[in-house]
Amino acid sequence: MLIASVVTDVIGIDKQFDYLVPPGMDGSLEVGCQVRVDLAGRRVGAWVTGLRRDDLPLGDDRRAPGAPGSPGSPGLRPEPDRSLPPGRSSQAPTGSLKAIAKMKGWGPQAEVVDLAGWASWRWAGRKAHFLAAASPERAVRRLVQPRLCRPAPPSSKLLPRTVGVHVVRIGPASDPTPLVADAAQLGPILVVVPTHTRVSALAFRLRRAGGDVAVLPDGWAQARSGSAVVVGSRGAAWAPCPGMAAVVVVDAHDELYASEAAPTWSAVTVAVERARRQGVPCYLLSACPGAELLALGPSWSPRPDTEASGWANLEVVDQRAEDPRSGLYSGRVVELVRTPRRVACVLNRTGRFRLLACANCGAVARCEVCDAAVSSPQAGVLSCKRCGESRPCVCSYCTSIRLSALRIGTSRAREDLERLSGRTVGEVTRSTGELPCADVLVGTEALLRRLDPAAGFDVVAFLDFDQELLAPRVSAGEHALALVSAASRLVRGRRGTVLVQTRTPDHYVIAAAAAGDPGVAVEAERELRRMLRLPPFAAVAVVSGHAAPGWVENLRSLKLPALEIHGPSTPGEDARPGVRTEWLVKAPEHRTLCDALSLPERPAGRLRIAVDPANL
DNA sequence: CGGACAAGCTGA
DNA sequence: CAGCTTGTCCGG
Repeated sequence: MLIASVVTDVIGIDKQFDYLVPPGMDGSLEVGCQVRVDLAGRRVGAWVTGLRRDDLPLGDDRRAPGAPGSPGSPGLRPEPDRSLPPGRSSQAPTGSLKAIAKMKGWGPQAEVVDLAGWASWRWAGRKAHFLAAASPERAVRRLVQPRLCRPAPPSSKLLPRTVGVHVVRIGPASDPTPLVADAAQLGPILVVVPTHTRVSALAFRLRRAGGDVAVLPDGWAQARSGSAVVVGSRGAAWAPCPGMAAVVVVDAHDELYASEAAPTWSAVTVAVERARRQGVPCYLLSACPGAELLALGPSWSPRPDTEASGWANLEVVDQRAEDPRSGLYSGRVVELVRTPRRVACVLNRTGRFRLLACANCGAVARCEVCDAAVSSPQAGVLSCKRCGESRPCVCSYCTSIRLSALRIGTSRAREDLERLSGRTVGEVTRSTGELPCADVLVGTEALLRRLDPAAGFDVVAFLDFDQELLAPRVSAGEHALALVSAASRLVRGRRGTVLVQTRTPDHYVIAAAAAGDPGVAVEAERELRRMLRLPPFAAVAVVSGHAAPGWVENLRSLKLPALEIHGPSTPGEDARPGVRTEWLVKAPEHRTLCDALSLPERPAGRLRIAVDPANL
């Protein structure tokens, strides 16, 4: 009699259950398959996480015979089963088992099911979260013909063939296609790319080179059946790739790889672990690898001679030397937008006015309900982003109606630039639908993601680069450098110009960008992280939510010597009163941290554990 | 998660 | 003590 262990897709039932496999199903059912089962009077979806004959002794025999696996290499933590309280068996008496109600379709490969178990430990999340990420959007009932035709190789070998993580430095304007094609010569490969637009672009080029490419999420069935290249955005780190021979992460420094919602898994970390378990090379491509990436493996450049030329010419405008009345638009910016060149201006603030002060008494305009600084999305109105309150544009202290803009947003910048340039200016933010057709654009960071190098822009100007450089986050410097890298890609390296307006022109990030050498910045970043004891020099988790106080108390009472627990703290002015109290848990490395996080008894209620949150 | 059931509260 | 709310437990 065949018995299947399953994990349900109901978040909140974080347990394994055993079911009988009905006789008609036992030929087709595999570990990873999606099924429906009856549980406590309702029918729920589930994944098969293990299969065994009931006459065999207990144990983990979920792996199909002969399937590739990780024979406990050094440093590998045996996969813990967080779904069960320690010491209690998952077995129910065989006689009382129900049968699986229905077969839904194909699911993740057995090794990805194991990987999901590891991820639930690594990010203190629930298995179902990760299994869902590894599953097709719609049920896949049957597989198709494998298509294993490799793309044509580049003229010379570009990547090292050795197993392990390789941080591959390439210029920001370099096309990753030849490197991906080179990796594909090893066998089927998994490729992760930050945005969907760039996924399509890469897939197009690989197909033109004769390769069979499955594009996630639509191509899940093709990927599961077998494809020479499986490519997709963040979620593709979980995609099926039978016979996987290498993993490639394009622009591995990109913040889009980190999931903001808990569990805060990172596609880069998943890719690295997946390659390690499979015993295949993992190539992390980046123009500006930061301290965390560089800690993952040796870094190296396939074309050191052309790396720097991928960075645009950097023009630094020292705002301290400008007429203060010129505001965000230095003489040089005005000059550039008046030429027929195509210019993209970046200002990372949406709306019209983001911070206003009374021209009469100097008071900053605040919300009368919750006291946060208010903005002015349209003329004559002040509105609060935090509580949604709006009121007319009048100073609450001296009733003056003259308010001056301390910080303007992209809407106002668009009007200003149109006036200064005499040309049509388009605005691009995250919520912009179709890209406006104009030779001068102003927008947030979304502008850099949305535009394609083929759009032919000559200049990218960062109107307030200090906002990026001096942002109150540990990764501010790395993020700022990544922005210059993205801008360099857009203007096609040395063929274009990136201009930054700043009051800190001696900042090491600017020096690194000017030299086209991210290494200049990395040492400073490493020192900062070492000093603050942050990743990669430590592992951290931020704990919050209704059940957090009790849970942290339980964690404290375990008195684990390697663990540091800070808090409770209520961060900054953004905190609504009484909400989002946080605790910070620190350990020397992830293994200690994640082991500790799985120990305390979980009180009822919401508990958010963010391991390695992106916005520290 | 959501149903079952037990324990606690209320009003007559 | 019926009728209701609130809390805890458990599912194969």
